[in-house]
Amino acid sequence: MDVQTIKVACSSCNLRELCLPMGLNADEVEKLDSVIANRRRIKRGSALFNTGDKFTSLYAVRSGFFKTCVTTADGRDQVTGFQMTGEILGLDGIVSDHHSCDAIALEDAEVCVMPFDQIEALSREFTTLQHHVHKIMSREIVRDHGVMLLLGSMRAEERLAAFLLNLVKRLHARGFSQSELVLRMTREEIGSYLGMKLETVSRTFSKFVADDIIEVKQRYVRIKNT
Amino acid sequence: MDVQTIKVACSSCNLRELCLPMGLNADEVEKLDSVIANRRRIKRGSALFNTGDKFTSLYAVRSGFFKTCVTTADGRDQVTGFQMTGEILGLDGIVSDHHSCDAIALEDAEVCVMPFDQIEALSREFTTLQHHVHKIMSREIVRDHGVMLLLGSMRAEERLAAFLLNLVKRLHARGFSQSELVLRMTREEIGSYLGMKLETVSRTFSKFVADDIIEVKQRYVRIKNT
DNA sequence: GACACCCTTTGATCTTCGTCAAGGCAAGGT
DNA sequence: ACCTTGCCTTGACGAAGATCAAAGGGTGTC
Repeated sequence: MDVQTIKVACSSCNLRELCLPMGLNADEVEKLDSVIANRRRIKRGSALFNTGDKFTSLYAVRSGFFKTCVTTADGRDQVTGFQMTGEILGLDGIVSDHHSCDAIALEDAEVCVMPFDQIEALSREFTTLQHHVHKIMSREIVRDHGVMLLLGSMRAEERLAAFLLNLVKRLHARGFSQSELVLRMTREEIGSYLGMKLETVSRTFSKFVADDIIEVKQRYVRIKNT
Repeated sequence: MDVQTIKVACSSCNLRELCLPMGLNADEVEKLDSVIANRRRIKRGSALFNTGDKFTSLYAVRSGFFKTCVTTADGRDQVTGFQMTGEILGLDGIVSDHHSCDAIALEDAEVCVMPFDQIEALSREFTTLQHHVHKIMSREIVRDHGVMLLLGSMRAEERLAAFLLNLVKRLHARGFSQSELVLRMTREEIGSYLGMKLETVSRTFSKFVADDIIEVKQRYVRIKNT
């Protein structure tokens, strides 16, 4: 049993400044409450949705950590992103009414389920919400362009450094340290995201340690001299 | 003088099945006409917009061919996409009100200028248009994920092959041959998009010719045995 | 507490692609 | 017709990262 529904309200959620309600006034957030039908729990390792699943809703990560990945016909796959609290999953499904990637929980997680037709209805009513939805999609596009830049023109060390700095920045925005983090993903998943093999990821970590740039103990990483 | 305004109407445009009006009924398309304020001509080599420019409008390519590219602080850049007739440019600008990439015409081009606030206003009125705008953004996200897959997990030959097949497919949807094409971009631009050096692009073309998979004469390419 | 499993590290070797360099082809201007 | 310019091709060499292989370390389970 990895699905559980709990009644939930944006208005009392401590993530509302990071999440969909960002920038909405109290009145609008209250309306949004009625859209966020419920929450859903996802166990570590299982999927929020898979490629081919019917698209119905966007999901806001309430707790936990996800990866999204696409798969080729011949079985190779590519991690396209890691999502943490407050971030939105499922935008890939809008275009064809079916999801085009898998969203896998990297640790036990909870998401708010936001039926997309209701989001659309409500955003016809509230300009603020409409614009915010557009911004969220645009942000994803810009983020993706950044990943392309990383994959297309950086070397292994630069990729891993950019990755770590990005992660720590996002964690810091959520109240965590700006120099320490605990990775929720394996070296292989990092490698897939960064377009390199797990051995190369490991070696690059080791090199950073040798250069005294970071401290690493398994999944724990501390960035020095920030 | 690379800017010129011409009154224009979607309703009489032969691209409307590929472009923003796709799926709208006659009534809705007529409304859309009032939004498409004007067209703008862009000379080969010049920019429709640059990184940092204020975002005001989306652009639909009416004729010609564009590339979009992002640039790092240290001057390296990465082509993030090529856009042909009917495709939409400018989605990157929504999130921050400023463009985050350059859009450069690879040949003399013409675009329809669609002020975004008017698009938003109209899509609050027409569910069809609203949903269509969402689809366009979602499509871009899915496309970007495909590029990540390509950059992260394919080898040079696979990348170039995927690139050529994608181009020819899009051209075919516009009524061109499904086996012949004329490239509008240099080897270097292809390389930037595919995360490889121009010499590697050239060598890979040569290898495909040696393997009798394609015929190449400068920018002209014919794909054999399709 | 012991075992099993998965993840990670590290070494040795090989492959792919990048780099550097030279030359050729096509288009356009003088 | 010649020269310039930009783009493309090809070769030789080198470096970055992939692959193959082995072993060590944590974590969870029984």
